[in-house]
Amino acid sequence: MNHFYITTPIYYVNAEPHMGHAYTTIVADVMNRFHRLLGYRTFFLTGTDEHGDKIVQAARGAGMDPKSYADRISRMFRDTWPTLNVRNDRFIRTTDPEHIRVVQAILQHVYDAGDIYFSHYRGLYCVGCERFYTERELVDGKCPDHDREPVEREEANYFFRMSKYQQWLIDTINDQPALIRPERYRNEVLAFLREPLEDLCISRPKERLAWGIPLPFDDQYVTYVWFDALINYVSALGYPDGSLYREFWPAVQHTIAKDILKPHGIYWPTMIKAAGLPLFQHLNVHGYWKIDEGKMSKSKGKVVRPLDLASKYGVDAFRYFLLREMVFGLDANFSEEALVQRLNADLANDLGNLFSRTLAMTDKYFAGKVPPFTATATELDEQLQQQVARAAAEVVAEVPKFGFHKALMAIWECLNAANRYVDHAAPWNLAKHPAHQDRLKTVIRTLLEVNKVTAVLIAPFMPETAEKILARLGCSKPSLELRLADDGQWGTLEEGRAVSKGEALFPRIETKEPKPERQASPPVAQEAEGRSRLLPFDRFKELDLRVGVVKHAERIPKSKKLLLLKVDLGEERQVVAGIGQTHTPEELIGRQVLMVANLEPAKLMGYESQGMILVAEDGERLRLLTPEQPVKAGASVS
RNA sequence: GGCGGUGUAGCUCAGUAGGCUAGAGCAUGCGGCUCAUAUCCGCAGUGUCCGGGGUUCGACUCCCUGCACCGCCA
Repeated sequence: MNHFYITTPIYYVNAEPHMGHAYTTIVADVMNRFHRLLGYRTFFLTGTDEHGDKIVQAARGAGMDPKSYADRISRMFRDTWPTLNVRNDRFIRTTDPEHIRVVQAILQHVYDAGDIYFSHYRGLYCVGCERFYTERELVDGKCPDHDREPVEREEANYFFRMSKYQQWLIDTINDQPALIRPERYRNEVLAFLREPLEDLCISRPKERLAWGIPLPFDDQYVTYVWFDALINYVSALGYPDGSLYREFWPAVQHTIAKDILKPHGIYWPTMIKAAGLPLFQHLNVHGYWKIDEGKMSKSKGKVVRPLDLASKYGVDAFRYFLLREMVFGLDANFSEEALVQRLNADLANDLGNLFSRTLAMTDKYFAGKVPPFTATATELDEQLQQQVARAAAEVVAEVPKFGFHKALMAIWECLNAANRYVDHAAPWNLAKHPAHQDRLKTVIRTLLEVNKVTAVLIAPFMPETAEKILARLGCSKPSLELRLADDGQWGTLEEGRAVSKGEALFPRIETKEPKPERQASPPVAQEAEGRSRLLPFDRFKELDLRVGVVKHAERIPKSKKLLLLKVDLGEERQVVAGIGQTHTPEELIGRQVLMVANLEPAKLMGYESQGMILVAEDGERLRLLTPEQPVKAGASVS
């Protein structure tokens, strides 16, 4: 049986779970669920990283000891994942006794092999922080926390002979083009490696930092950061003798954000090599979410945190958004507005409505029972079935490469095709004539099958939704037990089985305030031959015409015709005017112009226009209207 | 200062391992259907594919260069 082992980084317990953590972990969950769907034996690991001076300080600040503090934050991470429908097999903590044992075993092994040595180094040390600073961390040569100059100090520490493995690593990355992916990050690592690699300091004296794992060969020192944290990937499997280790290593893929590329792309492989283990399969690196807080709703003056939106709009909608919106590897924008847009357009309108209309017709025409295929498949039917097969093939091709957005696009093309199919087959017409009963059965059955197969394809991304759909189609199954080879087969719905319509899968989120109702305009006399209408005087009086003075004018980038003006009408108005081909901004400033002052504001090229400048059209040319003598700004016109 | 990335439709972004009229979604306008969550289907658009040079029969795609923004390193 094929094996698949996926990891997230272990998260440092100096901060609460946020978007970045959530994305990495959800991605790993999707990969895990997808490989289970394909029938792999899988293992999914996440956890927390709990040693180091920052934790000691944070704990002190909270009036706690480091372990209690780490317990608390670690618990927050552990509790967050189930709420996002993440199903990890193991949650490791670097304070777990078996982790500590494995770290020490590997340190000893590497030490015995001669790749760890003892050495002195000099550096700038802040007595207040009890740590060394690099020059660039200092502000005006001073410690940023204590505002005092660090002292030069010498310290002895243990170093990992990383430089020894530089050429090996370069060769390995060159030999395995997809070892680090996407390619941009592979290139970045190779760029690092063009410079000589320094050895890695891996210890801290206990007198300075006691909150760590003691070195097995020197009890006056603890190991620092990397030999502690990175080793979790094997310690969680019970290295070296555990059955999980034998089963799942090296069928492992790591998932990280780009900020920890260097430790995972350089330190970790050289450590693995020094420890004598086989290398991981892939290091998968993703980008950042830029949070647009301007587009996050605010209630009670409090900014909504992205993770709160998972409970507000549903976990599956949240997961769908993250996976559909970000191209793995690139940065993406996150906002509540964009989430709601995806939810409405993709989930409510396309997916949810297709399911809803399918079940409604099954209800109406066949008393809610799955009908048989009774007519020979037409070209229309076959095309749709092929579209489903293509979607499945695309999902199988893309998800292993972390091409989630492409996989989802393929599924959605299939949903769109199904919606088109409904229109073309027009079941409501077939239902009118008994002669078309067989055809109607086949059409509805085809639609039910499409819903079923797409539900299975969606399961790794939106497990809850998949379960709901399948349950209502009468083939209920826990999402983790679905298998593409069986459950994803076409035509496997049970004939005569009752389906249940139920609530909407994704109710639309209403965002727009209802359009202001247009005043029903009173009938207006219309002259023959489409000439100007005659307007009652009352309506003319509704126009607020004024004289304005142009205070400022500039071209709107990327537009030939539009100028952005600031006009003094007694009050200042921003106006977008389409006179850029006949007038330059310079010649407009200071001019008096005639304006409609009570026009509904409109957005042009992204700029709000709060009025309209009047011009006379003389063929191609536009002439501004101006009072014969200057008048005061805002003077009314009648 | 060095390295890397990004710059494509009003907005958010795909895409092209060089080739006929450059794509999607949203937003906009018009039309159609009525099974459905006022949903769905069809049609209509708009782009100096950041600027400038070069290679080529041909560049949005390759090379050089400039600008803007972002990241990493020193």
